[in-house]
Formats: sequence, structure tokens, C-alpha cells
Amino acid sequence: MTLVQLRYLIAVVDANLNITAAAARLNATQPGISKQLKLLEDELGFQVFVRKGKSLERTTPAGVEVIDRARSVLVETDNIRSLAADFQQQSDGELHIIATQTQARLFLPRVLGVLKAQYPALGIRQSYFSENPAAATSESESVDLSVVSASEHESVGSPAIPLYRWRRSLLVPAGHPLTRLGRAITLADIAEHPLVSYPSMARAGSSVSRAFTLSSLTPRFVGTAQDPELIKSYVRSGLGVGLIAEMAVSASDGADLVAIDIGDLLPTCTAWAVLRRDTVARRYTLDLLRLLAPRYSLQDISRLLRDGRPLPDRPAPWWSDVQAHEPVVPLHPTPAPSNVTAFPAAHVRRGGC
Amino acid sequence: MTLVQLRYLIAVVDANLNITAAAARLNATQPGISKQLKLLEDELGFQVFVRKGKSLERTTPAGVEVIDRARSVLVETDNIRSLAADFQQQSDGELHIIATQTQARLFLPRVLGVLKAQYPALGIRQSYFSENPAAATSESESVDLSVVSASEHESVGSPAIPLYRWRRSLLVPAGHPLTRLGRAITLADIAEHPLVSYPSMARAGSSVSRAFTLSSLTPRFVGTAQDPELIKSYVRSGLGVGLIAEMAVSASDGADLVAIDIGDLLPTCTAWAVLRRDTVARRYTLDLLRLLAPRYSLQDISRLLRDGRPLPDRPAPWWSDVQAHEPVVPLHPTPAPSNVTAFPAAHVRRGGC
DNA sequence: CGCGTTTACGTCGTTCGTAACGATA
DNA sequence: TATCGTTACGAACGACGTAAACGCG
Repeated sequence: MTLVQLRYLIAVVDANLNITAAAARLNATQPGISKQLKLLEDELGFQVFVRKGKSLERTTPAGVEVIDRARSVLVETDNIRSLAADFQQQSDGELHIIATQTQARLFLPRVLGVLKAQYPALGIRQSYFSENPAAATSESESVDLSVVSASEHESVGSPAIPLYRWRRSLLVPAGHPLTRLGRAITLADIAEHPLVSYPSMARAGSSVSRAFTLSSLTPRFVGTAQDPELIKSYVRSGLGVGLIAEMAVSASDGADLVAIDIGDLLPTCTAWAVLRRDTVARRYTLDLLRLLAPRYSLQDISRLLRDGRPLPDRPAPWWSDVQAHEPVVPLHPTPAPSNVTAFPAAHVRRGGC
Repeated sequence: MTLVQLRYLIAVVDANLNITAAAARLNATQPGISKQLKLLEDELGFQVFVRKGKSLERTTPAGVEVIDRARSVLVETDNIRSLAADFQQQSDGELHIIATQTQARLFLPRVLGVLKAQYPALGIRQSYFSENPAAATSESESVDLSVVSASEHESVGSPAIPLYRWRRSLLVPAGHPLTRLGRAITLADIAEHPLVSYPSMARAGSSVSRAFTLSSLTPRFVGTAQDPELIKSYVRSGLGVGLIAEMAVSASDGADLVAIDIGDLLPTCTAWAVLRRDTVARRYTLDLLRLLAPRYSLQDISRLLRDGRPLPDRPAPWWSDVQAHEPVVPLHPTPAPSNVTAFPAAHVRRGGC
């Protein structure tokens, strides 16, 4: 058993059992991977893959067990590498953030600029959550940080940091009947109109759906989109009224759209930064978290990630407050990590394996 | 980074930073380990060990982090190997059990014989808990199963299976004043005499100590020993009265020792089988657990180990009941593991790495 | 016939063991 | 001087890449 073999194994699994594709992604040759897989199976004494003819058809039950453990091995070796990179004060690397389109476009850019100024060599990879929850597991493999919104924090065991709280806004075309209501709006008023919103809100069992059903109302969702701009287009075209995050409402939306304050008709949301458990965060990840949630100290965050100790109880600010202030916390020059006798950089061998 | 490097690293750490000793234990050469350690440090970019002259003096803070992760990597690779061995229906291996002397001599032999009959090729390694708690972490590295006694289960996060309940017995020399008490014995009676017992009971804060202090009594422990036979010798020699596990009291103790039933003066104990978290148990380990606690099914135990799901709530039997019956549950012929397409044994390569 | 896997084979890099050296108590 | 770690070097193993063969759709 070799780390290389385990990595090949995982790469092949993640490439949908296509060895050639895995080889391309790994900068390896296809016969090499094929051979190493066979060696691994020889050593284990059973097949990890069911072969149909010559191609890999599926994994065996025993193989799944092995794959799970191999994943965990690779996570830990990546952790070791992260530790090493940080202790060396290396400022390069790649930060993979996955977020909703709203968060990615309206919230993250504020702080990513500051982060990038501190770490010029840092590569930032952004991706959106895919609509299909089934794909969530495989795509979240190499994600350093995900930014999600939830009405309350469903504890999935992953460490999460609350970032800010936000409300929904009701977006209607100018001149829409709801703009001439003459009284405070109610859920019943909203339910009378076809709705356009995020898929997560339209899902049965979501906090929005529950709020309606608690009032014995059944909202009619006529369209969903991840992209708030797309929702706006739908609203403009008269498809329905939009229910979107307040962050997505801006003055530049023009006079043809009107945002209606719905107060506390729907539960407020909290945006969370979720990290993977059992993974070591690079220094820039910690710095990003400090930018995102400056009310927590580096110690608070480190303790959460390392020991799972909960964060001190501080209410997350409202979006309006977040938006009002530029990120005021400049990044301190990164403090030297605990006393390390590092090698001079020239000796450092950027390791293969 | 290589699995071999990580294993060398851990071996050196566990050999108290003595490379030569680690080499002997690993059937490797000392220069080889030395070189691989250096390569690892080169790749990491910092020193894992502080060297004093040429010998390894201590680990660096960064090194400790790496060592922790490396441990976890090795645990997972061992898990993979265990999976493989089980899926191959291999019945060899080594079962490392650590237990108190009382458990090891008076409880475990009952079932180990049955287990050994089922797995003739199985090597069983017994060791005792050392008196020094500081050594507990390093010695418990490769332990598959530990059998401990505790008044209540302190949840350390490790999966634990309750085995049986037992009481303490008071052991006095024949003709001792306590045998002529003429009334029910009390804690105050006991506290009047010098006590000989296990170190765990004599420790401040133990359940025994607490029971005495709750009655405003301070027991005088004049001697402690792990070995119940040693305690008996002390009692025979008149050093004091013995407070030992009922399992250790037997008819063969002779007429010079008298066991006094102390009823519920002291809290009862429960013997637990504790397994390491995140480690895959071999089939023979599961079978041993079924022998030790036949009231739980294989499914119950598997669920506990795999998902941490708690066991069904069944009271553990008293020692007297355990002792009364021979282990009645014969081991079923091990059921075939989930559908695995195994290689013929001839193809199996007993892996190096 | 294209796609993908396996097998074969030559080359290269790496590891391992022996031996010698250096440093420390 | 004994013990322990490092360096040096030769031999052998193992991995990788190219090329070709095989199966399948």
C-alpha cells in the first residue's frame, strides 16, 4: 500500500471510474494508474472495482470501505502538507470557496480583495453550489470553505461560523398591486401571487414553506433560479413576484422594480461559513474567516477548528450593518507560527508524492 | 511523503526518539530510517526533531502536529489492512488485549479459550494496565480491546460495551475482629482498620474514597497492589484488611482468609470492554465481544463501532450469574462477509509496505 | 473503428544494506 | 570507549513512460 496508490484510487473514483480521465487530472499516465490499482487490489486480496470486460463498472462493497478510509488518509496527508506550507510561511496556495451565487457576488468580493492584497500569490477558486444535492458530496471534496445560508444552524458536525443575518425582500414590478396595498403586508397577500425565488426557498420543508403552511397558506412557486439577477428578470417580465435576499436588492435595479419590506413575516436567515471537519486550515483561510467575522478572535476560530470548542456567543450583525462599513479589520502582518526552526528556503524541496 | 516515512516517524517517536531502537522494532536498518526522516523533514520544510549534537533531543511544536496527523494516517491504513484481512477470511492476526490483572486472570480466560478454538491461528497478546497513567497513551497504541472497571461509565468518547457488574469484598484474616462483629458491618467499621486494595480504589477521588468521605470517614490505605493475590498475601500477613473484587475471592484461598459481604456499602462496579474509536475491528474482535457480552447482537455491536449508535439498554449481569454459566453462546461459523469477489488465495500478496 | 484498459519492456530514479565516519557522554 | 546518528556507495528493486495488443460498443 502506498500513498500514491490510494491517491490514484480516489482519483479514479472521483473521475467516475475512468482511469484515463483520472490520469489526465493527475499528470500521470493511464497504464501507470492501471498497474498501481491492480497492485493495490493484489495486496488487499479482493477487487475494489467490478470490471465489465476491461472497463471499471462499479465499486464493490468492500471497495467502498477501502475508498472511505483512503479518503481519510488523503485528508490527513493534505493536512500535513498544509501544516508544512504554513510553518514555512508560504503564502501561495489555492483557496477553494463554494457559495451561493448571492454570497459569491454580493458578499465575498468585499473581503476577498483585502485577502488577495495580503496574499498576492494566492489563487482563489470560486464555485457555486450545484442545484443537485446528489452532486454535493463529490464536489465538496477539496473545498476549503463554503458559505451557506440557513434559517437556523443545522448542526451537521462541521464547524461553522455565523457571518451575518439577513432578511428576504419582496420584489415586484413597478405599479404592482402589492405596492398600493395601503396597509401592512401579510403572508396571505404574498401567497396570492405567483412567486419566483431560490430553489432552496421553494423546496418543501424549507423555512419559507413552513412559514406559509403555519398560516395555512400554500405559496405558488412558478419559477426558481439560483441567480438573483435571473429572478429579477423573471419579475420584470411579469412572471411573478420575487422573493430574494435583501443583499441582492440594490439601487441599480432601476425604477421598474420595487422592493417591499416584509418585516418579520418570514424568518430571518443567517449566513454561515462552514469548514470541513478534521482538516487543517491554512493561514489565509483563517485570515479570511477573520475578515468575514471580525467579532471573533483568531483564538476563537482556531479553538473551534482544532478542538471543536464553540465560539463565544456574539450575535451576528445584520446585513445592513455589514454593508455600511468597509471591512475595517486590516490583516495584521501574519504572526510568526509557534517557534519553528525552519530550513532556509533554498533547502525546501517541493515534494512530489 | 510516504507511508513508510510516516511509519518510521511514529516508530521513532514511540521508541523515545531512539532511531536504532525503532529500526530494530521495524526490521529496518538504522541509516535507512535516518535518511527517510531527513527526507521527510526536507519535504515539510522544517525540522520535526530538535537535534542535540547528533541525537534527537525532542520534537518541535510543528513536529507534534505532524506526528498527530501521521498517527491518524497509520490508523486508517491499518484499518484498510484489517478490512482486507477480514474480507479475505483470514483468520490469523494478533489480538492485543489490555486489562487489569483481575480481569485478565479471572474473567478473560473463560472466553479466550472459546475464541482461540475458533481461530487457531490467532495470536493473543495480553498486557496489564501500568500503574502509571502517563504511560497509558503510548502503550495503548496498538491495543484492540481494553477491559476496564469503573463505577459508572465515564464517557471518554471511545465506544464501550458493559460486560458485567460486580461488588467489592472485604477480605480479613481468619479470626479478625470484624468476623465477630455480631451485627451488620458499616463503613465506619471498615474505616477503623488499615486497608489494602487496588491503587485505583485508593486514589483520592475514586468511587471508594468518595463513599467514605460522604460518611465523613477517611480510610487508611496502608498498601496497594494491582495483583489481587498480592493483596491477599498482605492480608494474610496482617498488614490490613483487603478490599478486592469479588471475582478474586475463591474457595481456594484457604481457611486463613475470610470474605465478609459488605452488601451495598460501596458502589457497585461495571466492567467495560472499551475499543478504540475510528478503528476497524477484525472479525475475531467482534466475536470476542459477542462472547463477552452475549446479550448484544452482532448488529448492535457493529452499529456501535461503525456509527457510534448506542447499544440497546440491557442491564449487565452480575458476576455471580456470569460465573454460574459457562459461555453458552457458541461462535457461529463466521458468516461470509458482504458479497466480495475475492482473489484465490494464491494470488494474494502479503503486502510489504 | 474509436475508446479505454491491459500487457510488455526499457529506462530511470529511489531505496536499502553494508561500511566507514563523526560526535557525544 | 561505547553508543548513536550521519554520510557514502554499490546493488537491486520498483515505478514510470512508450508502444503495442486486446475488448467492447
